[in-house]
Amino acid sequence: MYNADETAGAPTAIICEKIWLAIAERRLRPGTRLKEEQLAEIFSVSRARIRQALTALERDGLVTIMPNRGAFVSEPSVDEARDVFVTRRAIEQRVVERLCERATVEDIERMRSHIDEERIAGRAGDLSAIVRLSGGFHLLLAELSGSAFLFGILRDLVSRTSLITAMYRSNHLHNCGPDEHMAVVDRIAGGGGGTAVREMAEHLHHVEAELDLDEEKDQPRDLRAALL
Amino acid sequence: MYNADETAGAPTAIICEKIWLAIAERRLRPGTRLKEEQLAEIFSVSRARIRQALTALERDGLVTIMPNRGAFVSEPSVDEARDVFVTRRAIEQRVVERLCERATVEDIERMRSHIDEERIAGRAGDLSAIVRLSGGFHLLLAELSGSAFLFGILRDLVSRTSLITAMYRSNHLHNCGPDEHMAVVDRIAGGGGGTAVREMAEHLHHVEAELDLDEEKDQPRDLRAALL
DNA sequence: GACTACAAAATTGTAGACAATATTGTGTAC
DNA sequence: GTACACAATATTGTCTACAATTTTGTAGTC
Repeated sequence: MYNADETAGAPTAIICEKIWLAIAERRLRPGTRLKEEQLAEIFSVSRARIRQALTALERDGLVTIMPNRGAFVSEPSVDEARDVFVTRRAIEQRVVERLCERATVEDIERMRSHIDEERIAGRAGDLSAIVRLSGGFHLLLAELSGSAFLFGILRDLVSRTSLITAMYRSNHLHNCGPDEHMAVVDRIAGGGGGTAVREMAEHLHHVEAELDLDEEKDQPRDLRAALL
Repeated sequence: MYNADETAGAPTAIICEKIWLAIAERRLRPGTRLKEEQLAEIFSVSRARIRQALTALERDGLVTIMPNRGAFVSEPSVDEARDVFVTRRAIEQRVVERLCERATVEDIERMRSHIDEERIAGRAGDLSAIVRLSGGFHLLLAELSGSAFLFGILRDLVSRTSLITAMYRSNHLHNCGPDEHMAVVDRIAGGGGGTAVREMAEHLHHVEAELDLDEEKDQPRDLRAALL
């Protein structure tokens, strides 16, 4: 509903979804080359459709297309990763502020039931669902905030976060735990605007802190900088 | 540099730019149908390239593509217009905050010289330049803020603002005046974080207030709602 | 023996042709 | 005279073939 294109029949969206999931689940590592013909054969579609999917993924920041060179799974730098979190904090602060003003009891109920799903997926060890739902929680909040643009922006940022998490995560894959989500919802339900905003900021800091962003893991894109 | 794709040779970006400018300058009114073959003939390019441009413009919110129906210049509703300003205030608040912390004297100088260009274009009555530069000021600030994502988001929002301004502006086309821009820059140069943020918020409120967003000008998309 | 220039292979970019779909106009039946 | 069904037209969506570009391998020369 809020993590994919609404038109389920759109074949290009399905391909994007599958590639996105493969990246988020680390089956497709950053830097992997994505040959068009190869993908066309895998998905049994024409190359033109693959091109559509790749350009869509490029605008989401998941793949990088170099003219006449081909498409690769993006390799966000440490700086870019931090930038994503900076921006997320700015956006989600406003989302939570708006939710504190306008969230109905039904909205709160939707948040809680979403977290229930997260817990179920977590217990079942369904990695695919965990990845989808943990990002989906933040998107649900944005959706309920009533601002289509905040939602759209966060959609982009969450996609990029999936890639960043896949690239820089340390050993524990404590993927955006349900407990902290529940804490945020409780504060929103309580109505205390300031505390809810702070809870969310803290949560995002935790997610960022769990990544290996401190180390100089930043792999240079061009060999020149790496070897000279 | 910051309002178009960096690759000047990219033909599809040029087409997007021209269509965008035509919309921002009101030569292309909201709701206008954009037939692919027609555009292909006008720009002397293949229809495939026009399709690329249209999909790019769709993701910028400037055109709306209805499946099997064609592309139209978007007609943002009053709600969507207000939403754009809500989001801009959120983004630009953070941009100004960051600028107050990190802006160098050279950055300030670039802002001031940009405003000079705005004034020159204003005196010359160069509508095309006025439109480009007034949005460009905000994008310059975002660029200097050092966050590529805040910049990218604002790029989208500024495009949409151009369309909204073209659609809902009242008589006076006081297009985001240079004087208010200079006031913001002065506050940033002064270092007072809070006042600069407030100045920018006020400026954006002024721009929004000059539009005819209060009236129920919201033209319904489907005839059913209009006639029943 | 190493470096440069050239050629071949592979891959992306582009364009044109064909198929599917929606809209509009026309005819016929009631 | 009106309403419904059908056909014609126009426009979008998709696929396949061709051209341009880059990369890699090879041969020739210093």
